[in-house]
Order: sequence, then structure tokens, then C-alpha cells
Amino acid sequence: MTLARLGAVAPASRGKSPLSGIEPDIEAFRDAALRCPLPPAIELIGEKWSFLILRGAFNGLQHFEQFQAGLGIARNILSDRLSKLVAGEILDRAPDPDDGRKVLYRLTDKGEALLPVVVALRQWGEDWGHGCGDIELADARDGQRIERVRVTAHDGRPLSLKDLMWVDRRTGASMRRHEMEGVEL
Amino acid sequence: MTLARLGAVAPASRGKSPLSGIEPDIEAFRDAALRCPLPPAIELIGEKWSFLILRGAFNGLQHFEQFQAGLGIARNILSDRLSKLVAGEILDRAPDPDDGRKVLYRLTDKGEALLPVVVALRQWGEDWGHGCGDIELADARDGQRIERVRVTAHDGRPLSLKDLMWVDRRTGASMRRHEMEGVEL
DNA sequence: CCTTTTCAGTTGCAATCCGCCACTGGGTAC
DNA sequence: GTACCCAGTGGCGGATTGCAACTGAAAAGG
Repeated sequence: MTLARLGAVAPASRGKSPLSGIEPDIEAFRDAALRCPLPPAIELIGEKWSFLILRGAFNGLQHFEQFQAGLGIARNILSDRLSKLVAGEILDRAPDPDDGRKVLYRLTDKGEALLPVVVALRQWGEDWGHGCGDIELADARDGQRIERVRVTAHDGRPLSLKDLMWVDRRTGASMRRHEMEGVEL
Repeated sequence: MTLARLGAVAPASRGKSPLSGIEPDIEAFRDAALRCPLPPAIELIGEKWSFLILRGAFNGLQHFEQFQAGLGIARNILSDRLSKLVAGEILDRAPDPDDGRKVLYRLTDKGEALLPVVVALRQWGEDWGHGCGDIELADARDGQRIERVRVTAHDGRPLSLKDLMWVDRRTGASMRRHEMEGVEL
């Protein structure tokens, strides 16, 4: 299935239940919510194998056979996921200039831009007892461990969930989390 | 299927093809790689609906019917995913004290710790043209837009993929990305 | 050359998973 | 005490996955 459905479903729930009797501002938020950037992103990399392929690419895997052997993924699935990642412009597909049989799959700029997501998830996994924690990412310049990936305010202050609100850039309207029930961004 | 297979597959590929003739240090990295924190994390939140449920929870959804109507997910799938998220200690399940029919699903600390992942992915989606960009996250204190989620060095310098390396905390051994081919972390 | 091997897929088939809809069973409202 | 709401469960058909065997083109070896 595709997440385009979300666009179809949400308006249906609009007039309903705990969400009616809602102020006009909230309607604007809801409209914007229908174009939330997350669902398309999840459509691309939210699938298990897509994300693992991505991780492989970040670790230097480039060829079909490398992904296949490294991840233990079925060849047809791998083929399908690579096509989707290429179509989504996360990977770039090109014949290997040194060997006409091989194909190079490399991260595009858009793909590399997912680095914070991958690193954040890795740190989370380490923090909460998944995996080993023996091997860590470090700054290539000085070999020091990298900083934690965090959500911060404009002045660098770390922010947690309760410190966040939504603002509409055009109208300036704002909204706190507890008012967001049923609105998806 | 389960990603436990990864643990089974990788050793099989150990003696094989472009990966043999490898130095002893690399073996240590490979061993550690088998306990990579990412696969278990992906097992929990890597599935499409799991991640969307998580986003819903971050936006304040709490009840079964809210998730169902808000996301347009099938009831049995929702039921299954909520159970898994609860089992993974990302959500907490408790009867609603105000209404015995309702059940409250709330983020645990472990669940809230995924905030950087969710925000990073959201920012990525905005950057690359998915979604609207009209509505943004802001600091509840001053209403200013939040900073970008980034990977940084210990001194706060932003790091990109090419600036990163791996270090083994016990041995101190290090390794660059291009040496990591076939090793998954 | 001609054979063998490597690489990147594709195809067919069985098993699993997903989505939809109807239903249950306990709790609340009237 | 009857109607309604909430959180699930069960069955079924269609889509997706995983596995294995196969193809076709390009290198490597002799």
C-alpha cells in the first residue's frame, strides 16, 4: 500500500469525534498536516531492507553482490529496493568504469543528508542496550568520539519533547503538542 | 522474518570472496559488527506503521481509536504494532483512569529518546521537497525555529560522512569508511 | 578463441503478511 | 436496561516476501 492513503483518510476524520468543534487555526494546521514530510520519507526508507541497504551504503558498500552477501537479503528484493532508492534519488546507479560487469550504487547528496537520521538511530540503539557499544563513530580529524545527535534551540540549548511547539510560518499561529491530537505532521 | 538472520548470514560470508585476506583487526570489527545496534532498532521502529504510530505518539495521540482514525491503519495491524512497541518499551500501555473503556498509550523515556531520529527525518523530508514546509517545530520558550539536527564533533564542529571513522573502544584500533566494505555496524 | 567464472539481475513458486470487514466483550451514557 | 463507545480479535482474499534456479552480458584464464 502507499501512504497516499493518509491524505484520503485524514479529511474523512475531520468532521468526526473528539476533533470537531475545532478553531479555524487548527484547520489550517490540519491542512498543512496532510502534506507532512514524514510519510513520503518513510515510504522511501521506512522499510526494513531499504534502511539496511542505506546503512550498508554509509558503510561503503557499493555493488549488488556486496549488499546481497553483506545483508543476507534475497536478490529480487534487493533489486527492487535498490531501484526504489535510485528512483527516490537516495542512491545513484552507474556502471563501474573499471569493470563492465559491475554496477556502482553510491549515495547521492540527498542520501548523504540522511546521516543524522542514521547516526541518531544508532546512538539510540546503543543507549538502550541493543548491540554492543564497543565500536563507535569518531571524528576522522582527531579520533575523538562524536557528539550526541540532539534537537536544539537556535542558541544550542538541548530541547526535549515538552519544549517543542508548532508554528505556521505564514500566519505566525502556534500550537502546542497537546492541542495537536489527531493532527499529523 | 527477523533480523536475527543477519547474525547467521554474516559469518557465512566471512571466508568468502572480496572479504578474505583481511587483517586481524578487521576481524575484531566484524565481530563487533554482528552486534550492531541498528538491526534491533530497525526491527522495532523500522516498519512503516510502527514509525507512523511513533510520530502519532509524538504528536499527542494516546488512544487506540485516535491512532486508527488518525493514521487510517487497519485495526488488527494497529493492535499488533502497538503490542510490539509496548513489548519494545517504546510505548507504555495503561487503562485510562478517567474512562475504563479507554487505554492510554504513552511514550516511555526510551520512546521519547527517539525524538532526534524523528526530527532529523522530518527535516530531511522538508529539505528535499517532500511535504509542505509551512508548519515548523519551534522552541516553546521563545517561539523561535529549532536548530537543525546535525552530527557534530566533540567541539561542536559539524561533521559529514567523509569526516567520520570507526574506533574500537577497547583496543583503540580505528578504521576508515572505505575499509569497512562488507562490515556492518 | 573458447571455456569458465563473475556480476547483476529476472522468473516462478510457496509461505507469509497486510488490509478490509464483521464481530466480540467489557464499560459508559442516558 | 438499552443503546453506544472503546479496544481489540478472527476470517478471508490479495499483495509482498523469501528462496532457488535461471539468464545474459562481461571479464578472466588458458
